[in-house]
Amino acid sequence: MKKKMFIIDGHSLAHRAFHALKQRDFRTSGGLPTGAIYGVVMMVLRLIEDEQPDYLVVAEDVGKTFRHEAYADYKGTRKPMDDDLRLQLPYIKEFYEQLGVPVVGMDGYEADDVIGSMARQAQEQGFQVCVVTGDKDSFQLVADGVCIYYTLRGITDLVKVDSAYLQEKYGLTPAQWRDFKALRGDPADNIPGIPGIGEKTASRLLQKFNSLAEILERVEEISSPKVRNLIKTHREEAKRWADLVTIKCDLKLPVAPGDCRLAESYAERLVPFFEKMEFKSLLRKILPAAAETRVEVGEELQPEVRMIDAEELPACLEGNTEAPVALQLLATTANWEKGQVIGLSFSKSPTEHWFLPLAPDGESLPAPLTRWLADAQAPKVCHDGKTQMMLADHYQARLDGLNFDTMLGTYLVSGGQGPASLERAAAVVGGLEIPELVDEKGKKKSIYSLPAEWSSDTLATVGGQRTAALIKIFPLLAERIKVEGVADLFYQVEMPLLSILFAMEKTGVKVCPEHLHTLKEKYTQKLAQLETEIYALAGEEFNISSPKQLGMILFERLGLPVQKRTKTGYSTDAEVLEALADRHPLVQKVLDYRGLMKLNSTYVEALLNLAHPPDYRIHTTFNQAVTATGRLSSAEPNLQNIPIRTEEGREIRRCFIPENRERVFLSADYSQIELRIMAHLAGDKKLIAAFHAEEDIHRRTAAEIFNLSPEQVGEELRERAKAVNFGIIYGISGFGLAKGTGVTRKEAEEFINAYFRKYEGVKSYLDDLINQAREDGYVTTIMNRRRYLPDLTARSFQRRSFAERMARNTPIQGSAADLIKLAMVRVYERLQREKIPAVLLIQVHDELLVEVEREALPEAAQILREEMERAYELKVPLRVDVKSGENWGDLT
DNA sequence: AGTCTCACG
DNA sequence: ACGTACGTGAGACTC
Repeated sequence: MKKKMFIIDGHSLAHRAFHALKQRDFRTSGGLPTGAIYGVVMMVLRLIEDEQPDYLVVAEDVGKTFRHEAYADYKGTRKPMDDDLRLQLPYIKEFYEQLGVPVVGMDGYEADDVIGSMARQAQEQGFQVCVVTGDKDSFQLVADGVCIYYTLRGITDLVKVDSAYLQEKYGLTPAQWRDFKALRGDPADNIPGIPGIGEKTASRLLQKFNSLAEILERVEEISSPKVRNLIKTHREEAKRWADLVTIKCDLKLPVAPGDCRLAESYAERLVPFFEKMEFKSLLRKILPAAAETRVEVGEELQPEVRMIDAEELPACLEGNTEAPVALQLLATTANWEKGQVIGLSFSKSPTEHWFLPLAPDGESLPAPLTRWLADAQAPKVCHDGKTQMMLADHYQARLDGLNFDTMLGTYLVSGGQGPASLERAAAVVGGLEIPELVDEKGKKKSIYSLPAEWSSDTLATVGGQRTAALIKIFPLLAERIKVEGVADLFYQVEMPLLSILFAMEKTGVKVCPEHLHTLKEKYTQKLAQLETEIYALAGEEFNISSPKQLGMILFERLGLPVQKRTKTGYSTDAEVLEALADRHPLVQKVLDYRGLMKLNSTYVEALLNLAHPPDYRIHTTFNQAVTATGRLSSAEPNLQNIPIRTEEGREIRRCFIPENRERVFLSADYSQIELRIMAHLAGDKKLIAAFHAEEDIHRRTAAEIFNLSPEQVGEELRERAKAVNFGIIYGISGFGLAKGTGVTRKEAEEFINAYFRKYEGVKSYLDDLINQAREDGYVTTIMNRRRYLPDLTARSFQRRSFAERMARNTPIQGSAADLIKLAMVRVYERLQREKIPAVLLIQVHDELLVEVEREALPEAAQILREEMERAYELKVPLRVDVKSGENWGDLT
């Protein structure tokens, strides 16, 4: 992939911005005009969003140039710059500086020459170069790997100029552009050209003679006597103009293309600038959570931390009953296998900080510490309390009284924008900068992977920075949570869920090692056999798991037709292989090999590596603050993607078993939860009625879109309708549906149209949703969870469409996530209250898996159904299917 | 570190 | 005309 570099013509952009926004009269409260600044900011940010350049640089003019020397009247017709614009130029420059983009100007030269030289260098170094300008002179720079984004009107209209465009629009090559201008002239630069020769004649001449030099040489061949005379009379002038308008591409620039790398975190660096300019809407768009509750920017954290020992702890934490204490455990390792705590940081107030160092190989924690940690009456605030509960658990200690987790708070107010890290929370919510943790080799470290050799003093500092930030930001975060209307979601759902997830992770789920070993042998043997057969069919040995090598075999050695390509070469995914399966016996074997390889390495071997005696229970980690929609995710291992769709895969699910013969698995899954939620959100009468009548929803949809009665719907039509329903949830497109169902795109589009005609409520809901979201910049779920989607206004069709599909899907997927989370809290509390011998094990988005004593099965099943179905009142009933069995693969 | 592929809802 | 289904995590390969 070529590195992409954008070169901006600074003055050209500023002028465009100024004139485009002149009427609006943007000013700060201090009276500074900001229209041009705002325009430039918008144009540049959009450019970055839409085009994703890797490198960015701005070229500027600096005073008089060699062209003025050569031609006193150069640009002589230009009116002096408007004062209002002149005032804004320094701020535009500041914007580029804050953005981290170099601004390059050369004494005696114009921005054009800087651009030309930079473009030349970058092109030679293999960059893909795009020049953004409103100056047509630059068209002469167009080449292989160099194009121009020419600004039309306003601040958003850009047209991409490459040699095809020049050919089509003017019938010229890039090299002819310079001569074209010399002949025709340019009023903007006060270059007269050759009087009497306009655009038409100039372009005709160049097409015939190729260049100005040749025109002058073969002037007698010009058919029109009038034109011939004009050229003859003005030949010296023509040469002069051509020289003058030639852009220099050989300047020695102070900045090399490689110096113009665009930083990843450009957005956050702009906050102070936007505040100064009072760009409120931009602040909200870039840093939704930062807009209102930020304090000061970049305040350094230098807490005074007192080193204490365990005996001093009670005295320090005296009176910790109302106001919470911020807590951070520091560790060298933190996972379910092993956890090694080397110290704890505490902040009681923004000015009181302590650090308690611990011996790395200690077996237990000091008694006063254990007591305080477990004290539910001692309120605490943590960032990612669940990980710290796990760490405490390695020392047989319990963490209770956690009443505010800033990771979950940050997750809610970030609305799917960026990680819910403490560093980011501190910066965005509190304007505080927590320095990055780096070891001697410059490697990034987390607070849970600290080098064992770090001194207590160092640990006290890094821990203190974190708890100091915590104690400062949590009230701001709490306020923000209240304002955004997510207090219920936070305090009633996410916070209680944290402890429930911890309990689920700690319980773990048992796997049957014997069964896994059997599978491993079976798969390994079968894989070896397939391997031999594939080599024989291919006529050579190669790495079947390498898409690159497989591609060579299939498409070059065997000459099979290429179906689709990836960025780097041939695609060999299942879709491609299935299309080729009939054409060569090797292909099906590769498919089988891939399938078995996946099952064996991703599941069988991975699970065996994690299952240890004596209990063979494996412990996942549920991430509560990573997905953009509000779902959980599961990692190390991921227990949310254990196979089930194929019989072979299901065999792996059968390896998950209850602790002993007295217990069974109980699973409860929501039936059609996403479609039910859509019916509710859309308020569509027909869909709601169908769910009230407990109809088979795919059959009903088929009946509607194919104009049949439900009884007339066959299996095939039902499957198609099912795909349409899926499509609606995913944000629908004819192409996507066609791919999902195998019908033509046209047919798919007809299905969608038919669907929207029959379910008008859905249609108008989706339309309104997008309009509202575009205005707000975000979408919400039934519990007010937000996802910001700034791309809804992107100029790029692709990016905008993507954002629109997210906007349609997120309220559905996210509301389903809200519902099952709420249900988990209810189920957990009820099982506790009624002392049912049952524990939650796993959540898989619409399913809960529980392990229960056999004799309590009926009660547990009843509780699951009731609490899940009653979790939230929708306009349609919620339905839950409850099953039980001896393993996760055989549930009835 | 990034790409490709594929498992799940 | 653009080029697509939504949301995840993990293993193997490649550079």
